[in-house]
Amino acid sequence: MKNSPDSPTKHAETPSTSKQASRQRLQDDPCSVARALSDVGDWWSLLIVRQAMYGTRRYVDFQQQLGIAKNILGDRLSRLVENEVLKKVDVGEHGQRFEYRLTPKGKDLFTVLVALRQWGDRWNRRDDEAPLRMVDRRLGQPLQNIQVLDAEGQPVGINDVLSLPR
Amino acid sequence: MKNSPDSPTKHAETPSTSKQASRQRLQDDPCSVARALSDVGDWWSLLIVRQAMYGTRRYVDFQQQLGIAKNILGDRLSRLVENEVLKKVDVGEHGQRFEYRLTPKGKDLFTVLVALRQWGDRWNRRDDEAPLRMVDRRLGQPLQNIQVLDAEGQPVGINDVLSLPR
DNA sequence: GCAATCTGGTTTCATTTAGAAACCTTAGTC
DNA sequence: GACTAAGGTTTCTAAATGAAACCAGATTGC
Repeated sequence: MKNSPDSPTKHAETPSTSKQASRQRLQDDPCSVARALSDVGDWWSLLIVRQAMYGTRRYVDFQQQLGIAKNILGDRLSRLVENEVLKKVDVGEHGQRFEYRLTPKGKDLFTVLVALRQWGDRWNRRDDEAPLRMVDRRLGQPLQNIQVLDAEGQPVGINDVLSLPR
Repeated sequence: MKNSPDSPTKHAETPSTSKQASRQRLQDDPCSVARALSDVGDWWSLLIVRQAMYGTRRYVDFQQQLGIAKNILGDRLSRLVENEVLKKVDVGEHGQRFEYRLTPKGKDLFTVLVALRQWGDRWNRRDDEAPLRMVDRRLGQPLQNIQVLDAEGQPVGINDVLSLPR
């Protein structure tokens, strides 16, 4: 309850300079992890990409399958298009029809999503759920666990790497 | 679920039932990707984990290195502890000293972070930046690109897998 | 012994964002 | 020409974020 005797001003002398959101600040971060997160680092974006990988392409389908508010979905889709993770394709024949399809950049998130899924399966498994559901088309068998490998193909963990400071 | 077309009230007859945030709803999602995101799916959590992998352990260091507001940092750290990604260790000898260290679950996010970093390096590269900085300790050479492999070790892409619906 | 300092927070308040529902627009369909 | 569907935008409220102020326990400095 002590009020310091000097500063009478409440706070915030410079309310500007904050640009916009974390996204903006991450966008120019020197670390590529931060920049990756500025593309897909919020609650919904990766879920939209996951859904796209399952084959979802249309606005209404994303909306219903994810249970996301329409305005937020619109915002996320346009940001993903802007960041070239999705592309918006006009397939209008009868009625207004657009499809949001994964770009190569978006498809390349496959690795990230599989890594995240496997991590979730390892550590947040739920007993009422089968642990794996993704199988490859050729063999019909579960995928291998994703690993980080060194130049010779040996698996490495967090303690085996040096992050050379720039 | 659907509101019958008569109700003339503006909106929100039941302002409750929304629990809290997306986190809460994702927590019980049947998809492990969603549950993984409920642990580390916001703007800051993965950056905190990344920083922890670089060796950061103390509150003030996280705060300064990430430029995160202290209240947000406190919230994220306690949530990460709650989700068993970090553990809070009292190392108090002189003064108040705590360390936030990665748990095995947290260390296992290494794969996800490397996947994300490599994706960022591939698609959001900045010209003023060396493309890779992580080398393994044993060979001193860059790591391999992370791949998704089938049971026989062949790389598979998004179009080569079937996601068996549960 | 007492003020200054360091660490690790919590509180307060203004700004942003998310979310729900209503509304709008274009284009078929009946 | 009314109705429906897709694909949004607008409006409004609730919640999260962020900056700075404040606080408390222990330690050093004197």
